[in-house]
Amino acid sequence: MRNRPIPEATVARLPVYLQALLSLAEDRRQMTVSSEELAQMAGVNAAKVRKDLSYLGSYGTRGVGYDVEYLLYQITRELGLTQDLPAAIIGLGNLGRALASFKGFAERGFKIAALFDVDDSVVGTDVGGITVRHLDDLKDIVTEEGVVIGIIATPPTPAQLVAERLADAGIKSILNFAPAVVKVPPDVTVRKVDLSIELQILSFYQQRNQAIATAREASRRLGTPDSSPQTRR
Amino acid sequence: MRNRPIPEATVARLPVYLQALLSLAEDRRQMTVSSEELAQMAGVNAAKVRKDLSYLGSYGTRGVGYDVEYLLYQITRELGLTQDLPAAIIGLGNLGRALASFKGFAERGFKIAALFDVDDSVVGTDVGGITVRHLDDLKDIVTEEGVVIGIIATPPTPAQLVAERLADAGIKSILNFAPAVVKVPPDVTVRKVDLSIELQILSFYQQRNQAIATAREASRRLGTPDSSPQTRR
DNA sequence: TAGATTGTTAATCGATTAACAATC
DNA sequence: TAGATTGTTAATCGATTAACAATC
Repeated sequence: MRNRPIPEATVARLPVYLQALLSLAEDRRQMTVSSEELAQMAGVNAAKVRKDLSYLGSYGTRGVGYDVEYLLYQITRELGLTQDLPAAIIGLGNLGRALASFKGFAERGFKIAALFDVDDSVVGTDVGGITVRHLDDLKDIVTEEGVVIGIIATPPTPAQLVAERLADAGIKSILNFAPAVVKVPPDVTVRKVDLSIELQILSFYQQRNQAIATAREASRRLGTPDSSPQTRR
Repeated sequence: MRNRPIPEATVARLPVYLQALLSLAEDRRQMTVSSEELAQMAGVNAAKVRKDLSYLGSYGTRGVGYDVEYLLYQITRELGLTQDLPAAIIGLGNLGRALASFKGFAERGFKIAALFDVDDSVVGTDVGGITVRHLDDLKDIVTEEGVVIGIIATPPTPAQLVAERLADAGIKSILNFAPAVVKVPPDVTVRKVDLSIELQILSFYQQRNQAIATAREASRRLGTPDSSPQTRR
């Protein structure tokens, strides 16, 4: 039953399963894992795990579970992590520098192949062993280095321009750290990572939780008026 | 029509509208904005904007649009950004330091109130003007400083322990940057930000786009076999 | 009044979940 | 064979979207 396109929600969870499987594979005791165990580790329910994995194929064994190594391989393959994807970072402020010197890329199927900025005091300098190039050279270097992923780490204003340059250079996958929405052609995929947005969403739930706790406290002091209306006499 | 709980998907978009409205408010030319304009800026469609905003109340004017300042205020209030929320960062490696020195918190309704680590060579040092405290002092300092948001910036292994300490200290909102799933009591909200996961999702779509492009190219060269099966003779 | 645009309805779509037959 | 666990079905739920009456 392959060839149904894998749902977006499933794709977003595959890396989480991968993370869990990697930690299982590390302590080589457990060769097999059930959907229930994997669900526990990934923080979802078992039905979801089975449904998600069924989109990849029938890689489990009834009565037994999933072979850890085999499933690991299948998810890795499905995610396209079997070769290192060359990525470029544009914008070398605090965040860009942090990303450029992040060692975890290689372990996860990525390699920083090029760095770009427009600031003359940054262009030509070395960051984490790579020379920063001028944004104007983007297209040439993307072609030379076979870059397929663009990471925007600029301030919000230039983000749109950078996205256009990336699209023009043939990049189809963009990770956008700039606090701005960028518009790209329909064949380009953009994922946005925005600290402010995450914090603001958290703030909303913080406020909601607070309100619930306050209401519960109030109803406790009044003797749960919802269920026993006689408290209001 | 208030008091329906606001859907999660809507909550996740409110900060994006906020971002757009802030940029409109800046150049004080446009006092009013239509759902269509706001949709353009936020990268969604107009129906979604109107539906989302309708959960907050009826703050628009038919035939006119939404008053920028007023809507800005209402979203800010809904997200609970009217007071600065005190946040604590746990783990002062590369990422923790980058977050601690990030100047954008204050502008966005947050304030870094405390920093924690367990490494003796880090505890006691000053990072961005705040003295790093030992994780064991978490509960006391959270109470003292009124911290309501915990930001986990540790390696994966200690992340679960830190989450438990945070929950124990009464924190109900956690932003998790560690590449690990943390389990918390049901009244605690966790949001996960994981660079590897984002990159891996991007890798999947990269691979899919590649496959589509290759297929298109092949069918172009063969004269679109799907629509004209006579190419296979 | 005519034109514009909201707020809401209802249809559609996609994701989640429980349940269970298949099968190791 | 009995017990365990997958893969899949079908019901349910939540999110998206088009359409349009309400109304500025």
